[in-house]
Amino acid sequence: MSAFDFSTLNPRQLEAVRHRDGPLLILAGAGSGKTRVITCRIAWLMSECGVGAESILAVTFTNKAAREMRERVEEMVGKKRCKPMVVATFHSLCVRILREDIEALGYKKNFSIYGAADQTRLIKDLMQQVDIEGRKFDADRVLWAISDAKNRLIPPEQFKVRYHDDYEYMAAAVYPRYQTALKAFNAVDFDDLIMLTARLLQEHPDVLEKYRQRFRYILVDEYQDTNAAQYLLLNLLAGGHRNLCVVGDDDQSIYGWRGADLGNILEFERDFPGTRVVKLEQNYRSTGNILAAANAVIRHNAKRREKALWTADGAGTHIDYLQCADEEDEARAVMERIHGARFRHDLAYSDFAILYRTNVQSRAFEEQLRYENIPYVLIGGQQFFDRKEVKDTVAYLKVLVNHRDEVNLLRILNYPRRGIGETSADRLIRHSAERNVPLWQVLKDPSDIEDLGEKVLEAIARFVEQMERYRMRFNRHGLMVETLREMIAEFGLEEEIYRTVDDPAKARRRVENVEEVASAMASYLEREENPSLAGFLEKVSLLDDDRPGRDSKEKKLARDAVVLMSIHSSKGLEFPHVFLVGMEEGFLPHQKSLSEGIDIDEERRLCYVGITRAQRCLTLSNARRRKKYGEMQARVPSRFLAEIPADLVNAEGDREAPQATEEERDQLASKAFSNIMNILGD
DNA sequence: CGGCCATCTTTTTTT
DNA sequence: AAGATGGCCG
Repeated sequence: MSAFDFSTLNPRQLEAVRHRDGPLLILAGAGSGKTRVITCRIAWLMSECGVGAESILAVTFTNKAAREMRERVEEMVGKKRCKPMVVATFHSLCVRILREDIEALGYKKNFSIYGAADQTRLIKDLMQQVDIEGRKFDADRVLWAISDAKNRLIPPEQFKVRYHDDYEYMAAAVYPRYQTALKAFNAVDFDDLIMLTARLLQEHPDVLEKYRQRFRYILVDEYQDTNAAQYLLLNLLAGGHRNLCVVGDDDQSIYGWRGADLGNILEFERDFPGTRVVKLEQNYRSTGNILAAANAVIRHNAKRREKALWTADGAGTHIDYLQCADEEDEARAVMERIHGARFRHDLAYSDFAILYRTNVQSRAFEEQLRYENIPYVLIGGQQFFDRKEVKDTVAYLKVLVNHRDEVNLLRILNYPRRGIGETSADRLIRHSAERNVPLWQVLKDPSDIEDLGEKVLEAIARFVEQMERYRMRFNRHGLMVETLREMIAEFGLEEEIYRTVDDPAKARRRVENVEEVASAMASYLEREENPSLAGFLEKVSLLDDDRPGRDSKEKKLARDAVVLMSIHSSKGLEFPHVFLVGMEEGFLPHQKSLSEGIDIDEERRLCYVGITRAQRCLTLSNARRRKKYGEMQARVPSRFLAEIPADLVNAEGDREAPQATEEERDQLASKAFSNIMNILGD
């Protein structure tokens, strides 16, 4: 007897769920119930095939997807039984493996994970060493070239300049130094997590064998988003038993810019001969009209596996199209729609999502939502990482865990300022480089460095003493939050904010953010069975939820509020009413893809992903003009709009005409004014 | 050494 | 328009 109900699965889904051994490719169109298929399949393996939970590895791209998947399997076969099962993102899986076995690669187990800010800082330092002429290079572009190489598994010594632009030459010069520095600092960046794990498994057969024994059934979600490094990793892990089940949709591949290789899913059968292929095309999410629009758009892409979504439900209402005067008008038009639809269909605010291509587009909508007193949540964006005060606090913790972490050590060395100025820091760094002694060692014994004043030496000694003290306190575990609060107080992190930020309201917000690091740690401690400072930092660096400064994505979505987010972060979600805004050339397709060549296909897939988020209603909109860099610019409607059959669309008359421009309004007003004056004069 | 003012750039998407 | 950077001055 089955422990759960198969009867609600359609024949295709059932086939996928009950595939036993060997490679399996599930081509799952948007809204075709793929998460259900994966979770049912795991449950089926466990309860019907006697596969132990410890043998199962499920890999996703986001923490949210991982959490959701685990919960749903737990519901089916029981929480306790699922415990040994590993459901993780690529990145957290790799951290797990590296924490255990990275020493084989010459790193230490307490390695730091460098995020974008750490990386940029390091790259900037290294660029200064390389380019003494002082030509200015954008560190992020150099970093991007290096990251791209890592995603393609190209080590520093094999990096070749392909496009012969300045940035590639710069990257070629910086990449080896960057990688050497990371290792010296006992740090890995995001791309290293994958690349180093792949290399570890490739170069150490004993380690590989261990994980092959362990993970006998591997399931991968969103396979179309895997890059070369992730591909190699999966091939290594599944190489023995070949029990690899991948689920994906080539039409929803939207991470090409991050190295995702569509070839991985398009050529899966070639890589794994004997693959069973299952196509899921029945859609359980959207109305017929929405699907027809989605199909019509994506049909224009050349390289794809043929599939067409269909639904057993009706056509539904027409797709709405709003042509607006400018961004403010667009925002107002969306508000009107929300008010109207909410009233007519008795919807909650959380039934509406506003999706856009770039995060800057959220602004006009935020303003309007606030003006109309409509609750909303903003998901994604980078605000959190840019919060200097959070990074400062975390930098202290990172150094406590890994004192070789020089990027963060330099960040806090004189912050808050303690009298170790730039000149002194330079002397310390030079000394460290000359003797090849880690900076932290130099700080512990700086007596033989010339030209360091008595005051500076005192400051250094005090700093070292404080750090050692807190390192010991954190190592004793227990009372971590209290320790952190005392640390923040002793180093004067909050005072420094009050001292440097003029606007008191702003200062208070920032101090709150620092305090939120402590409360994030508190919630981490509650949740975790074996908590540690290193574990907390891992959560923070891996963008896992419950990190400081923001609610989890789930928590935000649970609130009754209109949701604002980029199309990218909307993947995997669904909403009764979706507004796909900014349907203009330059946004969708994005300017970058227009000016840099022919890869319009990924933009079209993005459009497809946006459309297929909608369950009942879809509203498309664009503006005729838009403010950019403070200046008004004319805009052209997106070419993708023309790809949607006109009979599916209900276009509201051009909103341009009835909306007077500011100038016209002024003219009308002054005309009215003089009329009144004339009448009064009579 | 630190703070203030002027000039300059910015906008893709994120684990 | 706004935030970041860099130069200059106290």
